[in-house]
Amino acid sequence: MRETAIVYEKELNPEQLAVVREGDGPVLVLAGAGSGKTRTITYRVAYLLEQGVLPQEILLLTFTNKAAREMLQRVALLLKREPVGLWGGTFHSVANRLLRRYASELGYSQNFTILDQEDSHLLMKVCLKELRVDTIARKFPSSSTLCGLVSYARNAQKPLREVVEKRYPNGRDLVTIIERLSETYEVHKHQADAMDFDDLLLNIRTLLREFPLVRRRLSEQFRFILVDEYQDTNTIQAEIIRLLSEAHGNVLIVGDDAQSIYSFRAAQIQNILRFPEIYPGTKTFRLTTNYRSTPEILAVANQSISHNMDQFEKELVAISRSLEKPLVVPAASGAEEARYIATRILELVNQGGSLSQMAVLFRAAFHSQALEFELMKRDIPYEYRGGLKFFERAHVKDVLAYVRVRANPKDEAAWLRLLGLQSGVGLATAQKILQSVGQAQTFEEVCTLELSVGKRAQNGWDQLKKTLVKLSVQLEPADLIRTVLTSEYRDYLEAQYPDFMDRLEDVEQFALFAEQTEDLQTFLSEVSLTDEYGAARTQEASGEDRLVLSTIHQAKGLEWDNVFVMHLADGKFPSPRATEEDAGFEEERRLFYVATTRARKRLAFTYPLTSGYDTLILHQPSVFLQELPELLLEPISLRGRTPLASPDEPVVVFDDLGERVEGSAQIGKSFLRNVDELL
DNA sequence: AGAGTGGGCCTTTTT
DNA sequence: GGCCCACTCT
Repeated sequence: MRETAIVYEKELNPEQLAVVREGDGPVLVLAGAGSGKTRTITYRVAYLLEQGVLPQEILLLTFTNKAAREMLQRVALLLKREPVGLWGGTFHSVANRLLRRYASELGYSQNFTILDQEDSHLLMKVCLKELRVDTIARKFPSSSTLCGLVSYARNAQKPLREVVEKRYPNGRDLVTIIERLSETYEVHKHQADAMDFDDLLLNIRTLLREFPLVRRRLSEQFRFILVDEYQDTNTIQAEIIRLLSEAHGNVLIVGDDAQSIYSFRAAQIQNILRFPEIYPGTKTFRLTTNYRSTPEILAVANQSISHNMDQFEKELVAISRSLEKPLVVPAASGAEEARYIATRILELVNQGGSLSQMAVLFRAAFHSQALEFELMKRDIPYEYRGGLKFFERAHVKDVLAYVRVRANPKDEAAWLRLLGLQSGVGLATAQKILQSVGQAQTFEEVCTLELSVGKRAQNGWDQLKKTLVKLSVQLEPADLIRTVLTSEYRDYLEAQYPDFMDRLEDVEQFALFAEQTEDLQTFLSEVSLTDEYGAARTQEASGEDRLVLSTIHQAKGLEWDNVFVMHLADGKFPSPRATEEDAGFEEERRLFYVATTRARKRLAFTYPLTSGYDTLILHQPSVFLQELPELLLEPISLRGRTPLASPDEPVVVFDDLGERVEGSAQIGKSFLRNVDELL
């Protein structure tokens, strides 16, 4: 241990040092953006280990796999050895590990399946059929809307009725049937020996609540609990922490209420705001020195967030030197906005900047479309975060479905997917087949099933069965995947997709990934709970310098030298749908804050003045730009003149009839040419 | 009745 | 690009 010799006083500032040294008991660390939050946690973990705490006594909870990996890596770097045995991961992945141990107590097998969102939707569809809900006569919420409502109710621990009334007012008189759907959905999950993401959290809480011995054992094991991004915890997660810390109260939470952006999945900002009340004797520390951004960028962030009422007062102090004010760039259209960003990026590259040190952030995933066109046109390599993840791509999930039924023949969602792939088999036939499949106890039994289905479906089922028989003699994930690759599924892929070579390649990659794990169960858990594989793979494969495109949500915790925040127009950001929610507006502002504080050196806000296809919509700049003092920003005109639409001036234009139009009015398309004159 | 197909529609954020 | 719907075909 001596050769590691971490000199804490030298490597940490006094604020951080205090947390590391005095972090026993309940501790609240309010860590502003870029204040060395990760650094502080990792040093705290290293410190504990140096003090003789065993790795398996430390539980480190994060929200993303990325954050977990990064922290563990940094701890390893500090200590110059792997902290083997340390429990680190997302709430969901840690819950999964524990539940595998105790599944039988809760009425699941140790092999329970984890359902992702798509699986949940599929099951919900079946429930709709089963209850013969007439989805056509009256417009009924879609299965994904239903899943959203059910999930929110469970995470927020509110009655479903209340949630439906609030978030889906049209469905008020449908409450009873929605409640029945929710119950049916639960039944299906149980029969399938499956848990969805919410079940992982709810079940671990049940385990801790109702099994005092288990609670005691775990609480005594995890003597030191550290939680990152605590502002994003929901009621259930907060309770899990409380139960786990029962024996000792050593809970160190780190968070920034200004960056709480997950209320849509029932995060409770009150968890962090009221932490000191719930844990008497809480020591509170504040990290307010910002090591990331220039004073100009921080000035904007501080100004913006000060408009929020519900928060701990704080102001970030910059230590970087002055550079330049954030730019505000209005563009005539989404296409011009994209052109500007691409051009500016090339300029920065010419000045020696590297693409991987640049990011374009946006509110909603689909906002990036126009930009992607432009980037492709100009051969600017980019990496898209926030789209479909590797494990969510259709073909990967198809192949996975074969593997899943092999592991758990009761996995209804996987069966539905597989059967649906066969030509001649739709939801109705699939359900019929499932009735027989459901009788089987083992996978081998399924393979011997003699089924007579409809004439058209017969061939599909026979084909599938052949493959199932082949799979039945194998157990290793990679073998299973390669077997599928030589089955009727390959023909399906080839027939279905023009780009089937790429997709085959993906599946081959998938098999390579699977080779790392021999145990089927571990493999499936990893696939369900890991997000990163795709991104990691593309970077690894090319080693190429790539621009990053990301939703703001996914950018949290990351930083770049140059950041562009696009689509900062009224009606797009803040998202109109979000501002309908109770505290939605302030949360949108926090999102803006998160975006702003990602930038180290240069920041640009861009927005289109118009959008739409058949009708043209005029946009004001986003409120979040308008409410900032003019002198904090540098307006840029794409026409070499001061733009009419500087942030504090309304857009003033005239429509076809010469009528004056202000703000986000809709006007006819013939107006397009005039917009150009505006700039 | 149920499967398949073509076209019109919209798109918040995620483990 | 994905999802749902309406229409057509078996």
